[in-house]
Amino acid sequence: MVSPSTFRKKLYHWSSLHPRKDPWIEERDPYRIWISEVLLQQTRSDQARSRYISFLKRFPTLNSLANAKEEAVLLQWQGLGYYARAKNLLRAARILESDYNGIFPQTPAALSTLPGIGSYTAAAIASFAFGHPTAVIDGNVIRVLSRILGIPYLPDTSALKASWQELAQRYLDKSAPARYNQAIMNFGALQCKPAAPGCSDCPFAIYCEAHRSGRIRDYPAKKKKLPRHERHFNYFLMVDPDGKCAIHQRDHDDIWGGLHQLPMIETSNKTEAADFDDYRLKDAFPWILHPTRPEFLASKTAVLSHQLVHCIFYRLSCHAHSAKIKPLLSFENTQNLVNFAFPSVLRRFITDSLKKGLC
DNA sequence: AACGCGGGGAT
DNA sequence: ATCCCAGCGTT
Repeated sequence: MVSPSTFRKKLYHWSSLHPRKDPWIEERDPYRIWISEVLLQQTRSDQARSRYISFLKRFPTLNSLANAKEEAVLLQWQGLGYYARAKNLLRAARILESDYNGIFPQTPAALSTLPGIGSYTAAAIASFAFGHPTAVIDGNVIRVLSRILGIPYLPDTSALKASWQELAQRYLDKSAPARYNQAIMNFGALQCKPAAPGCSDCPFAIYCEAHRSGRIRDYPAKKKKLPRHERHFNYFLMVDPDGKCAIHQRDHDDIWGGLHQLPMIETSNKTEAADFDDYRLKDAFPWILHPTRPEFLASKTAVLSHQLVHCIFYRLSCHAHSAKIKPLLSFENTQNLVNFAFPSVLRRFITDSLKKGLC
């Protein structure tokens, strides 16, 4: 078993040979670190990198974020997924302004009271910004320590979370928490990768229990597979005589909460254009007047972690009974659609439709 | 303790 | 096809 001091020494040596060039590297400002860490929650650095730059350009300071509208933050987050992250960023920014005088608290315990900041993000901000001696535990840290020490268990109960924290804490370099946390995560991401890890030139191969036993695949244990719920979303590209297009904001208690979409009818099965007669359209959309027969345009499946959302897109022309339009629905000029946040499957469809002149 | 929440890249 | 990503909040 590798001792903490040997582990750190070899980790730092590996680290010096594998410099990383992410824009948040060496960052000390808690606001910027916070943004990067939330972006990186369940998101690869390749995907987060450009978003980090653009988010900070749009919201350069805590104050600018706290004063933003949710719609603006969601627009910035468009296409990234897990949109609760964006909504929690805004909530936390407002709490930091109102309750903390715009100053970040410096301990993991205080940080983790903020919405969207859990144990990982709290440890990351505290160690990177303030040098707090707390070990981060993310997917990388778990994989590295799990393999080297031969511990298969994921921290998926409160007891296992506690023992993992205790273990990670023993290996942490308490004199340089930021450097250590950064290094072990980089090592996990670049060397001790989930699939095809670089064991042949790994500095820990001689200590590694997973490598010794030839059971690398068993460390750490796999999360149990989740069945995917299938859904059918029937979207209607509705164009009024002015060329405006109907959009509506989704409820917050379902996927893509708070984002926009086209008027939609969810069905339990696949549909075709003939399934939607005037009666059915008026039942679903009480404000609709003189709809033309829906025309099939496209179908596309959105693959989510827990759901398979089959989207079918139809087009129709109509008028709108303005008095019956609900608050969350509106007709927008098509050139204005770039100012609303859509889930990726809809953003792609809308972009294509504009290109083809369908709206 | 278990589940819901996106989207994408690597294998 | 499958895995899983610098996780978190709700139930």
